Amino acid sequence: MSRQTVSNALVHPERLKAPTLEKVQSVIAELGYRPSSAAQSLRSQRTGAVGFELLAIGSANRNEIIYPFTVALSEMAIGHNCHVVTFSAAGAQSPTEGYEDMIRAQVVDAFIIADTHKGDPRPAWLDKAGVPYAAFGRVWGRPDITSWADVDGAAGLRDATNHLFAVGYAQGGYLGWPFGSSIGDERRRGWIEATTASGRSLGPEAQAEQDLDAATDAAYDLIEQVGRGGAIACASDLLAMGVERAARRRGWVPGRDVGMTGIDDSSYAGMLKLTSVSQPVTTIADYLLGLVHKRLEGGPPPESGALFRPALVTRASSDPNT
Amino acid sequence: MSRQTVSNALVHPERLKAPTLEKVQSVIAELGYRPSSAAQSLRSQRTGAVGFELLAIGSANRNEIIYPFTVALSEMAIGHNCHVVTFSAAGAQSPTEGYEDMIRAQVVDAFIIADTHKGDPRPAWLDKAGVPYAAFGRVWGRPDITSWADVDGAAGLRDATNHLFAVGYAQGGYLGWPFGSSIGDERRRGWIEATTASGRSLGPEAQAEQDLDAATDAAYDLIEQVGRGGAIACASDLLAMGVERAARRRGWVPGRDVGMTGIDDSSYAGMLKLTSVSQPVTTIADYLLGLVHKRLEGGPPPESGALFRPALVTRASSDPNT
DNA sequence: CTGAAAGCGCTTACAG
DNA sequence: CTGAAAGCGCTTACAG
Repeated sequence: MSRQTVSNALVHPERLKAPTLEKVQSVIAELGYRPSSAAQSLRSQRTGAVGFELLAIGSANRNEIIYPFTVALSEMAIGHNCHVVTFSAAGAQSPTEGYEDMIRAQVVDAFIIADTHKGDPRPAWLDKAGVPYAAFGRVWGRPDITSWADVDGAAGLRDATNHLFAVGYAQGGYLGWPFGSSIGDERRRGWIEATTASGRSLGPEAQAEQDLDAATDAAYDLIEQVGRGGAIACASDLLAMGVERAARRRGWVPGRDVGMTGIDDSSYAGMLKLTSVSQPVTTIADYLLGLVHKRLEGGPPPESGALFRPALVTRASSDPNT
Repeated sequence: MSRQTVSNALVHPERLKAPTLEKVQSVIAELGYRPSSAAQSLRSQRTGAVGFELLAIGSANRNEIIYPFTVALSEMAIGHNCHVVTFSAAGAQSPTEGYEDMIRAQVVDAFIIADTHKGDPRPAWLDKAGVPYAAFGRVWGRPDITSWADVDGAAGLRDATNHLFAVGYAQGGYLGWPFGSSIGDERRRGWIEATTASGRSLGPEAQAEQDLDAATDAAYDLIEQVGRGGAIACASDLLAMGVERAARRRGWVPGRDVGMTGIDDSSYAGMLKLTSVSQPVTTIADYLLGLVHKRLEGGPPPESGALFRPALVTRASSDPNT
């Protein structure tokens, strides 16, 4: 069996006749042969690795999403014939230092970036360096960049609000963040759309920062306004936790006396039996890896960014019969 | 400047005279040259990568630790001249399938493993395959394996208990898990040791499963036993959260009327202002990477496993003046 | 289908 | 210090 034939069996199986191919494949399976990735990398000038920066700092809220996303990337990598290299440039001079290092040492071919924000220097640096990348989260302030995927927060709130009406709550209020945050405003829009589409008038609403005491205080008054038998859709799990605490403080049973929903399906949402909306991290990871793969093959960028619909996870906090 | 000299400058700088070395280094810095890791891997038969399996499933409790640990590994990798490849063998036939794949494709030289448990097939498989590894967490049931590091839970509870006494709580009770869990028993031992060493008698204690309602119910009676001005050291943040809820249910202010401490410094500990004990993930990641590095160099395994002391993070829940 | 060759970029041993 | 060579394990182009 020539070296050429084995290589063809792996790379261009269509060049071999069926019986030869099968013979080669069975021997490969028997010996457990796998081509050396180092040699393949050297030959192809591709590493087959995608870099993903993990930041040490970060709000609890953010980490609740980034960890599942990291797992999702690692899971989906196999299907894209690549693996994920995580890195963290603690104490770096510039936000792109870690990226420069990875590229120069040719450890990765491309990056998935997260936590994009206004004025983020990474997209521009990566573009200039000619390194493919795709972002988890919109690339704010750069409408020309379309290689991103994000969660459809409006759809999440629509689903949560519709669910609250469907299980029989009389009125649906809203606890959100102060106006002006893009993500917060989008989620609130979902609540408005679902309420309006159901033919109801908007319930009472309030705003609180992403802080438990502030949320609890705001919710204490708000749940009195919706009254027993009403429900509150929230812009985050933390705000929903505030509603839960406010209910307890009034002696109301969450779910039975007042319903509530959060967003992100964080660890404490499960602990508190809060209905929430689970971010479609696996779908997003798969999509983003597909994007960088296409860019590596020289394909064009997508027409536009992609929004993915999260999935409702119902728990006792939105069950009037609790 | 010969290829040989440049290579020597990087690998054996002591072979060059100072002026030559400096000249080479300045040119390297100017061009931003970094040796291709693919070529180095092929040559050395080492990839310079350490694999780390991320599991999709897992309790919220566990994920609160594994994510910071993953970040710590990525941060510490630079110092060990390696990088971290995360993988996840979702839908694998056996728990070692992902490991086999990574080794056969020669993507990594070694592994860091977490979530070791009794009957875990991974250590035996890795030993048989001759692949170096080190574990975050004791390798239960295999006292012969010493390549592990873990958190000293007894020290954590000692520190928490001593702190509660130091800030002036009259009595220190304990809320733990049902007896028989190794980690739980170790943490309880820390509470007993600190209490005894302070010359006090043990305060009241209770047990609850790692479930919020169970913890809240158990804590409701327990805090009445310690009384106002007392405090409860807990085996986990979730149990401490139960104490916090029980205090609120009684109309007591956490910190002022009853103190409480948790373990792990999870996201919700910060949200609820719970004093907790932060796992030394960075120290552990650094130690474990050092271990696998030594094994790769052919060094002997350590004499014994290593326990690292966690760090107390004080917040309002253990402040009588709140 | 086989077989011999070339080259990806390193590191090392060796002769000068 | 230089320079020429070898080899790590692949993939590909090419002659047979």
